[in-house]
Amino acid sequence: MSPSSLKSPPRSARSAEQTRAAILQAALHEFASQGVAGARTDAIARAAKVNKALLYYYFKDKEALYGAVIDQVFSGLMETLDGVLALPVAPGEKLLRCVGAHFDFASSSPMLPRLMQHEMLRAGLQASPHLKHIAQTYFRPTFGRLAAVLVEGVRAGEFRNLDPAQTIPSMIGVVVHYFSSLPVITAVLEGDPLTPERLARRRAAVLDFVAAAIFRDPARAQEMLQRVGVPLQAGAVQAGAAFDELRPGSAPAQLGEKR
Amino acid sequence: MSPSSLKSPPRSARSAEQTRAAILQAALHEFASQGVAGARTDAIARAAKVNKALLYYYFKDKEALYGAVIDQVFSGLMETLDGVLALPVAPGEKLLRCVGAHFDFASSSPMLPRLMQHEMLRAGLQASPHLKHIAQTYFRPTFGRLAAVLVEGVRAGEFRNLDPAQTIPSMIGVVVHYFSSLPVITAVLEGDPLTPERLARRRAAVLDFVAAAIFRDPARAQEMLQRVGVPLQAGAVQAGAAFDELRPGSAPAQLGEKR
DNA sequence: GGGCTATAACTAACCGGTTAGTTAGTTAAC
DNA sequence: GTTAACTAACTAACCGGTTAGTTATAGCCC
Repeated sequence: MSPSSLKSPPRSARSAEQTRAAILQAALHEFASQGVAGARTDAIARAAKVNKALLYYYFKDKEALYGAVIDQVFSGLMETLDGVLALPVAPGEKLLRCVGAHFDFASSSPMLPRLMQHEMLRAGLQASPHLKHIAQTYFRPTFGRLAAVLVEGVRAGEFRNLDPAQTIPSMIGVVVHYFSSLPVITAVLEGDPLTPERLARRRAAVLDFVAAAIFRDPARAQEMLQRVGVPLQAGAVQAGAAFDELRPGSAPAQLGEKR
Repeated sequence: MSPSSLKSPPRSARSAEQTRAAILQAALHEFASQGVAGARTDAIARAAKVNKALLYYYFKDKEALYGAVIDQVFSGLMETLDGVLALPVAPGEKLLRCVGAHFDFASSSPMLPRLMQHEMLRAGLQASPHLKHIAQTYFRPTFGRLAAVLVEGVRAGEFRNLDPAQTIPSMIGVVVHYFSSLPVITAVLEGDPLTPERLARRRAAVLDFVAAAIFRDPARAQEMLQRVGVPLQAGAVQAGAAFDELRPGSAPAQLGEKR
C-alpha cells in the first residue's frame, strides 16, 4: 500500500532489486572462486548480465561490493546458527545440531565456505577494519551463545572438560576444512567430492568426530548422534574400501582383503 | 675442492644462492599474506632487497616463483611428517605425534599454513594442474602412510571405528583452522593469539580434541596424551575465565561470576 | 702480472596489456 | 519532464615482464 508520495519506494520497480541481487550473486561466485584480488569486475558484470558501470551505480567500489557479499553470507550463517541455538534442547543435541547446520550451510553452496576462507586470509595476520566489523557484528554474539552452551554442557557433566575458546575453532575447522581443501581432495581420492552420497558420508563423519571429541560418555555421544539422525559410522570394517580409495595406485601389498 | 675445469660449480659464488633464498623468503611472505593474485612482484623484490628484474633472472615468471615457494613449503611439511611416521611406536602415539608435528610446523611460522590455505583456494573447485602435482607428489604418499596407521590402530582396537579418508581431513582441519582464522580470533578475543603461552595452550587443546575423537578408550587417550607431553586440559573449571575472554563486552547478565 | 675476454650477478628505466573506475549520455516509468 | 535504471566508450593507473646496460669475478694467453 501507500502507492506514491514521500520518496520513491517502488518507483519504477520493474527490476532494480533483482538487478542488485543478480550483481551480488555474480560477485559472490567470482569473489569465492578468485579471491578479492583475483576477482575481475568485468567478469562480475558479465555474469550478472549488466554493464560494468552498473556495479558502480549500486556499489561505491569493488571493495564495497565485496563487503556487501561478505555481509550477506556471514549474516546468513549466523542467523541460521542462532535459530538452532534458540531451540529448547539439551546442550549436547543443540551443539550437534549447530555443527550439522553449519555443515548444511556450507554444502548448500560450496562457494560459501570458500568465500569465508578467502576473507579470513585477507590482510596479513591481523584483522582489517572490515574483518573487525564482521567479527564484532556476526561472530562475537553467536560464538558467545555457543560458548554458553558448551559451558552449560560441561557443568552438567554431559561434555568433557572443554574450553569453549578452544573447542569452537576446532569444531569449525572440522566442518570447514573439507570444503576449503576440495581441490586437493579431488586430486587425492578421485571422483567428485560433492555428490549427495559423499556429502552425506562427510556430514556423518564430521558429526561423529565432533561428538566423540565433545561428550564425556561415548554411549551418550552415540545416543545423541542417533537423535540428530546420524547413521552409525562405517569406519574401518569397510575401511579396506575407503583406504583403497585413498590410494588406488600404491597399495602396500598387505591389507589385501577381497574387495 | 676441484677448483676449476668442467663447468662452473662455485664460479663467483659470493652470494647467488643466498640471493635466491632471500627472494624465496620474501616471496613466501608476500604470497602467504596476499595470495598469488594479490602478491606484487615489486613488493617481493623490495622485501628481498633486489631489483625486480632479478626475480625474472632466477625464475621464469611470477607463477614459477610461486611454484618454487609452494614446493619448498609442502615438501618440508611432508618430510617432517614422514619422519614421525617412521618412528617405531604404537599407532596412537604415532598419530598424536603427527598432529603435534603438524601443529609445530604451522606455528613455527604462521605464514606457512596461510600459504597452504591460499593454495587450496586457488582455482575454482577442481584442482589446477599445479595443485594436482602437489597432491600426487606430497599429499598422496604421506596420507597413505597416515591412513595405514589409522587402519592399524582401528584393527588393534586402540582407535574407534574410523574411516581414514574422513578422519585425516578432520584432524587437519582442527590443526589448521586456528591459523587460517587468526585475524578473526584476534578480533573476537583480543590479544595476540601467537604468544608462546597461547600457542602452547592451543597445541594442547588440539591434541586433546583429536585424542578424544580418535581413541576408543578415554583412559587410553589420556595416557597417550601424557606420553607425548600434553598437560591436562584446563577446560571449564577455569572456563569462566576463557568465556569472559571470549566475550568481554557483552556478558548475558547470568553467568556473572565475580571477576 | 697485466691486459683481454667471457660470463654470472645484478640494476635502472621502460613498455604495454590489463583493470578499476568515470563520464556523458540514453531509455522508460510515473 | 523529472528521475531511476542502465549503457557505450573512455581514461588513468597499476603491474607483470623486458631491455639494455653495468659491475665484478674468473679464466687465459703471453
